[in-house]
Amino acid sequence: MATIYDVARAAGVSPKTVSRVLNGDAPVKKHTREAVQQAMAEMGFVPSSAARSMRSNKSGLIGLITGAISTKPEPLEPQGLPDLFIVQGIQRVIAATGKTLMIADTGGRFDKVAPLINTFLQHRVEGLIYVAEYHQRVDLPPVPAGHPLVLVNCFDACGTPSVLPDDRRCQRDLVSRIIQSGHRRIGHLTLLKTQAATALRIDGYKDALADAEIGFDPALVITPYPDGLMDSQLLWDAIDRLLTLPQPPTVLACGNDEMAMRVYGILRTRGIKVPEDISIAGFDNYRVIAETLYPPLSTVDLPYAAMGARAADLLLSLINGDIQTRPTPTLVSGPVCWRSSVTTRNAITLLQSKGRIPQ
Amino acid sequence: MATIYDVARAAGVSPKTVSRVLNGDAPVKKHTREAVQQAMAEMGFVPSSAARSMRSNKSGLIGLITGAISTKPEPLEPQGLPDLFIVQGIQRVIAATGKTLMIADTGGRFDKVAPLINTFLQHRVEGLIYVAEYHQRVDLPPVPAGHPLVLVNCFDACGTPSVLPDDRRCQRDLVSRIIQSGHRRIGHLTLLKTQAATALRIDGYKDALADAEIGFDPALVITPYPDGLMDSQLLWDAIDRLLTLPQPPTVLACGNDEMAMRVYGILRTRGIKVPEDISIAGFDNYRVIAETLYPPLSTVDLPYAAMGARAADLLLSLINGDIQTRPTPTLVSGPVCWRSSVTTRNAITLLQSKGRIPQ
DNA sequence: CGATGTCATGACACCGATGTCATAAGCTCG
DNA sequence: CGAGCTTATGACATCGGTGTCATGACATCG
Repeated sequence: MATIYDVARAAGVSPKTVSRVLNGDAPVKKHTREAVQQAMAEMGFVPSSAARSMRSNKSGLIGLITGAISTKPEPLEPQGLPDLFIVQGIQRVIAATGKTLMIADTGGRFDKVAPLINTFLQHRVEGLIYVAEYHQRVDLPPVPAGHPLVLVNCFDACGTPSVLPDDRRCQRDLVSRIIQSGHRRIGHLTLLKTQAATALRIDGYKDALADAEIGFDPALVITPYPDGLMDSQLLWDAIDRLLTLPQPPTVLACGNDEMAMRVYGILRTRGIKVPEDISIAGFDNYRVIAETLYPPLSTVDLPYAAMGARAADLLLSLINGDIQTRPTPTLVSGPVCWRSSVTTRNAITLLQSKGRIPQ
Repeated sequence: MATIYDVARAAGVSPKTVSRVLNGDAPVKKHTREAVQQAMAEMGFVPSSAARSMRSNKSGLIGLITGAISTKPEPLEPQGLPDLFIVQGIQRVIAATGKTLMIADTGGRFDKVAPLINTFLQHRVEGLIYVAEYHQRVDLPPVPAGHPLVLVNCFDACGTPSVLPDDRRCQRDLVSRIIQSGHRRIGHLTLLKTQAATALRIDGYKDALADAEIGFDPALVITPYPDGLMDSQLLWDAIDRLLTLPQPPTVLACGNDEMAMRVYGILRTRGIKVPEDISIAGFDNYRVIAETLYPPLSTVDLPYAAMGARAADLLLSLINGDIQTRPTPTLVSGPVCWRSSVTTRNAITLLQSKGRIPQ
C-alpha cells in the first residue's frame, strides 16, 4: 500500500507537502497541489489511520459494547431486539461526526465485557458506550479514568452517566390516553417483577389513575409469568382472573407488544373479540407487531433510537470536555401510538361509571 | 497513557524486554518478567494497537458494511431485520479469531458505501464483508485488489465470493413437508416479483410439486402486493381469489412470516379459522412472530446466523490465502420448522384428491 | 535600498510498538 | 582454560504519518 513517501517521490515534493495537501492545514500552491492529488489518485493512496492516530493521539474511534447482536445462551429471548434500535441511534450520531464505531457484543456472557473493554482501550477509543438489552442495573468492570463511558438502557451504583427510558412517564401517558377514551377499569399485565421497568410502569399506571381521580385496585395488576416462563396457559389464567372480577376491566394494558400479540391470539381462540369485547394496549411500539396485528395495536413508543442518539451526544460532550459528569440519568420518553385496538367508550358510559348519571 | 518506555523505566529494563514479556516471543528470566508484569499492572499499561499494527502491517480488523443497523429512509421497512442475525453469525466467528469487527451502516443510502469502504481502508482492515438486507443483486464500488471481500445475502456481476440463502431448496423442503401432511392444493402468496428470492422460491415450490407428481396450477401463485404497498385490502383480495377457485387451496404458503401474521388477522376477521378452515405456512422462521402467533406458525428457517458464520469463515480463508476465489456462491439452507398452523389431512382425503379412491 | 513580513516548502524529530543484530553472561566440552 | 554455544538482554532502525522549526523566494514599506 502506497505511503505519503511514495506519493511525495512521484509528485516531486516532500512528504510534508503531501500531508498538507491531505489535510489542507497549510497553503499549498495550486500547481503543487494538483500534482500531489494526481499522484495520490494514480497510486490509489489511502492514508493510514494507525500512523495518523499514533502521532496525534486521536483515534477517531468510539467503542460500543452490547449483547444485542448476539444470541443469548439459547433459546433467544424474544425480547424484541430494542437494543438494536439504540445502536441505530448511536450509529447515526457518531457517523455524522466522522468518527467510526467499533461494535462488539458479549455473546450474552458478562465475563466477556472486561476483555472487550481492553480491546477497545488498545485501539485507544475516545469513548465507550454500553447498551443493555433491557432496562436494568449493571455493574461493569472498572474503566480507567479518562475514558468517558455512557450507559444506555441501564444504570449502575457509581453514578456513571446513563440514558434510560422513562418507563413511568410512558406508561402514565398511555394509561391517561386510555382513560381519555372512556375506560375506567384498566387491567395491567406486567412484565417480570425483577425487571426495573415493571415497578416504574406500575407507578406510571397509578399516576394516570390519580390524575383522573380513579382509585387504584390492586386486583387489576397481574404478573402473568411470575417465573419468566412464557406459557399460554399462565397468560390465559391471568386474563381469566381479570375477566371474572366483579367489575372486570374493559381494557388490558400489556407489558409489551409481544405479550399483547399473545393476548390477541388467546382471546380469539376463546371467542372474545378484540377490540369489541375488550380493548388491548401494548408497550414499546415494536412496529413489526404493532402495525401488523389486526386490528393494529395501540401502544406507546419507547424511542430507543432517540435514546441512542442522546447517549451518543452525551458521550461526545464528555469527550470534548464540554461537561464533566451528569450524575442524574437522562430520561427519554416517547409518544403514545394510538391505533385501533382500544375502543372509545361513549360519554354516557363514562359518566355512568363515574356515578354522575344514575345507570 | 503509559507506554512500554514508561514500563521499561519503572521495571529497570529495556523497552524491547517489555515487548518480549507482552508477546512471549522470546525467553525472559522469571524474575525480570515478574518485575515487568508488576510495572504494567501498576501503571495500567495497555498496548497501542495503532503502533503495533503500524510496525507489523496487521490491523486485526474486519470491516462490515450493512444497512441493517440503520433506519431506512422512513418509514422503516418492516422486513424483519434478518440481516441482524447475519451480523450475529459473523461477529461470533470473527470474535473467536481474536480479530475485531468494525461495523458501519449505510443509513440506507447507497452513495455512502464508497466513503465507508474508504474509512475501513484507512484502518487497514484485513477484509471486508457486505451484508444486504434481503437477497438481491448489488453493484458495489470497486475495492482495491488485495482486500478480500465477501458478499452476504447478495451477489454481483463480477463473481465476488458470496453467501446466499438457498431460497429454492428451503421453499421446496417446506412445500414437500406440507404435501407430506396430505395437502395437494397449495396456495402461494409471493413477495415482490422484483425480489431475487421470489423466482427462486416459485422454482422450489414447483420442484416440490414435481417430486410429488402434482401438476402446477399458476392460479395458485399470487403476488398480493404487486406494487410493494402493503395494504390489507390487497392481501384479502389475493386470498379471496384463491378461496373462490373451483378447487381452492387447503393451505396458504406465505412469502414471509410477517405476511402470514397479517393473513391470520385477516382470515379471523372474516370468520375463517386457522388452521381448521385453512392452513397457513410462513417463511424465515422469524421467531418473535412464528412462536408467538396462535397457533404457532409452521415455517422454514432461513439460517441467517449460519450464513454470517459461513461468510466469515470464507473471508478468513481468503485472508489467509487458503483459497483464491470462489466464483460459485455458497448456498445455505435451513430446516423446516413444523408447528401447528398446518393441519394433517388424513390418508383418505389424500387418496381421494389423488383420484385413487372415488369420492 | 535594506528591514520586515508573508508564503510555500522542506528537514527532522517524534508517536509506540517490534524486527534485526549485537553483546554480555553462563555453560559445555575437548 | 579457551573455543563454541545457548540464553537473556539491549541498542537501534523502522513503520507512516504530523508537529516544529528553518529556509528561500517574494512582496511590502518606511
